[in-house]
Amino acid sequence: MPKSKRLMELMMTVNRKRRFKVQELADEFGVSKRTILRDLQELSELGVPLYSEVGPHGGYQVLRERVLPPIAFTEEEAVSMFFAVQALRHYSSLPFEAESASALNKFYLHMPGDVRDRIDSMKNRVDFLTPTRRGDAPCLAILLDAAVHQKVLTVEYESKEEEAKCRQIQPVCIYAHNGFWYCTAYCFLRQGYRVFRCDRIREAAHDTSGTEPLELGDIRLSRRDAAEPREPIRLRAQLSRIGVQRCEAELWLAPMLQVHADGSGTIDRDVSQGDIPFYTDFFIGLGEEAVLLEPKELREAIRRKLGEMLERYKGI
Amino acid sequence: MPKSKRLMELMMTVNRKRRFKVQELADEFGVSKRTILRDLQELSELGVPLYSEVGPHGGYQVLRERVLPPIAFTEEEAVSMFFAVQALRHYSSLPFEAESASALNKFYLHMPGDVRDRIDSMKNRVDFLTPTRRGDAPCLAILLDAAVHQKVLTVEYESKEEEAKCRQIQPVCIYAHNGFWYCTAYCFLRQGYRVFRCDRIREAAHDTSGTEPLELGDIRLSRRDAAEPREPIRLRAQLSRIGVQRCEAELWLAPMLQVHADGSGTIDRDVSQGDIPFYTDFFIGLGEEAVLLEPKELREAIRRKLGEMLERYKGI
DNA sequence: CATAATGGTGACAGAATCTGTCATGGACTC
DNA sequence: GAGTCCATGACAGATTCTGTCACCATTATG
Repeated sequence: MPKSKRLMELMMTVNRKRRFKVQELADEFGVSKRTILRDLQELSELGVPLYSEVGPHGGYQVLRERVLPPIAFTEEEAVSMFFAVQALRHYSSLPFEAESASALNKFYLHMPGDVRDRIDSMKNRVDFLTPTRRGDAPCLAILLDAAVHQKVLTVEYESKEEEAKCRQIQPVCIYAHNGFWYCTAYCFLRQGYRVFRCDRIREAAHDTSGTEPLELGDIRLSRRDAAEPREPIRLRAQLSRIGVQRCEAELWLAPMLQVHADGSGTIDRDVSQGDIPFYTDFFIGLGEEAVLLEPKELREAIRRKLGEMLERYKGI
Repeated sequence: MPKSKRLMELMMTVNRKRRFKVQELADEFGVSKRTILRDLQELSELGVPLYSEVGPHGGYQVLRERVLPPIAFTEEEAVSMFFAVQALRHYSSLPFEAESASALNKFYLHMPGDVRDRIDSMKNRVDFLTPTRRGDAPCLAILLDAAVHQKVLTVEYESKEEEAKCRQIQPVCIYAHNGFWYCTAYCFLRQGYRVFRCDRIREAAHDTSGTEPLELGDIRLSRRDAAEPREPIRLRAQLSRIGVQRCEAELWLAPMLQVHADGSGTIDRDVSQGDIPFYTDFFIGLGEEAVLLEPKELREAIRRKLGEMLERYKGI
């Protein structure tokens, strides 16, 4: 086997079995130990982070950052990666920020000048707008890690109403919406699923109290949808065409929305009694684009609030 | 020079000068023509799309898709690329969609199984929500290309009011906002900058009428900010803490918002008379979180609308 | 402390690969 | 037809790679 091929395969092998002995590889590749040693040194020079310990139970290890075998990308593929990362520039405190920067840097370094120019000018020509918020969410990375590996975290959460409070949570998924990051998680304190706003999580650390993670297998991205309304109450409303368009922008609403052929629509769904204040504001915001049919409690609340507002706009 | 190094450098050289002769390279690298020929064949086997023509004025060429020299990425870098592309999955008809898919595929193929699992599970755990809209924008790619290279396009645009109409435009920048794609461009028909919604552009093609592109050098991402209000009228309002938070979500509002130390805020800005209907809805939506002080026309409009709504919620 | 396991280095001859040269040929332009 | 340019094969000589061996250093284990 020509040396170059062997080096490639070696890199793959080495990355797969992260601990190994020289003799092992020598047998596997049918070459001498000396050759493997020389090869490993070359890999090392090529950037594979190898570490070795001598003595019994010693051997080689690949340190964290495992390296993929070199891949040849086309120019367009590289540009598309720039495009994707560029799209995220308005998100602050993203996980993988450093990594994607260093990946892009590798691409950039290997590009001929004309493509660099193209990238640079693209940066000024394309943008993805997202409302930028104050709150940083420093613990996104740890939340994401916990969600992926289903670990329990101890977090200090400052909810709207209360002071900061410690709780154990097991994150299920993380999502960005309208400029904020949210984390759906099982809350061991409340014994149920809750949505946390990530910028309100002051601290997050792996749980040390030994709480066992639950088996949440198939919940995944299903968010608050899973939560069954408590004290359910039927909500029915008709929407004009414009009303439908506005509701489609609200993700939480989309699933309960039925759109008719002419573009108008209907909402018909059980909701929690406790959410009435929320729906009050929402339907007032929709103005004449929505007609609320049920429940009468909500109609009553809307009427009362409209009255109050009208009162405040009385004087010219 | 060891062969492996030479191959790398050859790949770079070959990508830089896209046309070349064997003799040329032989001189440059100080090896014989025969060797270069052998090397070129190897490059070819490695995926570089080389094409040669014999005879005078013949020579080698690198075809379309130029390839970058193989780059070794760390696992984390690869994962970060998946993360970035993942973030865009709710955008339909993106430019570079095919390219980023094929790039991710290359990463995926070279990954050890455990990282694949990690990626797969991340896909279910993280998301970027964006309102998804009906309209596709099939011509994003050509618009982007025109913006980057400052070319003139002939487009068929169906504006809100009118039927589809052909015009020549010179795109300046493309941006996504709230689920829609927009394109700021110089419009030769209207002789000024206009913002087009990309899903309303039915057709786009390179202009053939020979319209010369303008020198728009430094305009770039500046968008509608430039538009001075016509018939300006002063708008003043006070916002509660919650009102401020809600306003910050609105991108167009952020620049006219002043936030006080206690979290409350003020809006004070000249706006167009014609926008009153828009502000009416907006301030009604803010409910008791905003107190509008001026102008009285707007207060009047709000009062009228509140009255109408109240009327509709009269019956229990 | 002796022993065995394991990595690390240098030297050198023989094996394998790579390279230059030469020869030949084909295709194309002028 | 002369000149340019790529394509391929053969082969000897140059270069690089590999295996072997000798020896060292470190460290766990009995």
